[in-house]
Amino acid sequence: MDSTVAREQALDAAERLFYGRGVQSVGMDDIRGASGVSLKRLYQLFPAKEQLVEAYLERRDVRWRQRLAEHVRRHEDTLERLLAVFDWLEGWFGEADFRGCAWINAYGELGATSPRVVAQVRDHKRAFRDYLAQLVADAGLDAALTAPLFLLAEGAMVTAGVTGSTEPAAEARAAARVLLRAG
Amino acid sequence: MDSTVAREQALDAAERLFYGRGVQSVGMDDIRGASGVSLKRLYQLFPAKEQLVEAYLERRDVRWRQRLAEHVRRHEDTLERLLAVFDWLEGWFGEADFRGCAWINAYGELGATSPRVVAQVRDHKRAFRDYLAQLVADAGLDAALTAPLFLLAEGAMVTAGVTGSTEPAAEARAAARVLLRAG
DNA sequence: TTGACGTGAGAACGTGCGTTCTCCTAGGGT
DNA sequence: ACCCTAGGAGAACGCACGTTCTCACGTCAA
Repeated sequence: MDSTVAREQALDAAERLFYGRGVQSVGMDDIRGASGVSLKRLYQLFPAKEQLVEAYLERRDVRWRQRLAEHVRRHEDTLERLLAVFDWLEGWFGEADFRGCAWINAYGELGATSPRVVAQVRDHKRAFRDYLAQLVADAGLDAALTAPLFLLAEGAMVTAGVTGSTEPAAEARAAARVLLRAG
Repeated sequence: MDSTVAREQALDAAERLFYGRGVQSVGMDDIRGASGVSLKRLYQLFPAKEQLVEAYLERRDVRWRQRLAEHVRRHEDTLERLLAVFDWLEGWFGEADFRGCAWINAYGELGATSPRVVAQVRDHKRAFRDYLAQLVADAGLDAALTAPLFLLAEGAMVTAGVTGSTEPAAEARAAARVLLRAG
């Protein structure tokens, strides 16, 4: 089996299991079973579990922001694009396997013990915030609007994760619209 | 040593360690060392670690909401009271040992494996939201304002935890003020 | 054909930790 | 003085899991 294929399969399994059941309750043996990649191979590709976790978060970060940006790009109007962020969140919250924000969860689980995970969470959140800032700038709006929009989105992710409802996305979107008009 | 005293000391140690280092990386032996309560006693008071975790979250929930309410009560004006919530958050974020919201962290760490913890997180968040709803009603405002205020507060907690900054509280407060005027 | 090498399956090893057990000491009632 | 009980210190047990090792097998070069 090709090395890059094995890597992708390992990461597929890692993402499914780590996101679904948490990092600590998933063993390397579970990854092996779910991916079909042998333990020996796994440890060649990722010398320790922590590096598999980092690779999982990194790949998910790229994909997550890509998916969001693709959805936003489908809208022409720059104001609509900002609101489209919350529409996309609603769709995400409604996915069958949705279990909250992977980075917030990782922070809760590993933040106290793994500085590298904390750095990855920070990077991801900063990238998301920068993306919102860009949308705000493109719409010709006051840059100060970025912060509240970001906080509404974060609050919606957390609340949707804990309650299992998609409602927070609509609530955040409604609040965002008020802020956009008032700003 | 009195049984109730031992219980309090155990919970003091549990809260300090669980909140500061996460639940899974703290062993019962660490609790014993930090509390001075012997293992035997610990297991008399809490038949399993999970029950100690539950007791920790429960006691913290009561105290957290008490501290918040006490701060809010110091304000007369009903509108000021709503904004005072965010002032209190800022003070909390600035505490030396602040490491994010204990319940959001617990959800990230144990949410996938412990339904009882999930229920406690939900209960805590619902209680906080209900409290905000009460403040909104007391101020004679539209009940629909509760949701965005709650989301802003949640977003601020998460962001302050991840970034280690108190800034999100001020940002959330500013956004709340805009919403209160616009609503 | 042979031998070096990579690989997979799974055993093995070491450690950490939740939980229980052993043993010993110290009171307190008779 | 003599038990009897509660409690503390810490060893012991069982298990889970990260990581490494063993061994057998297949593959390809010479």
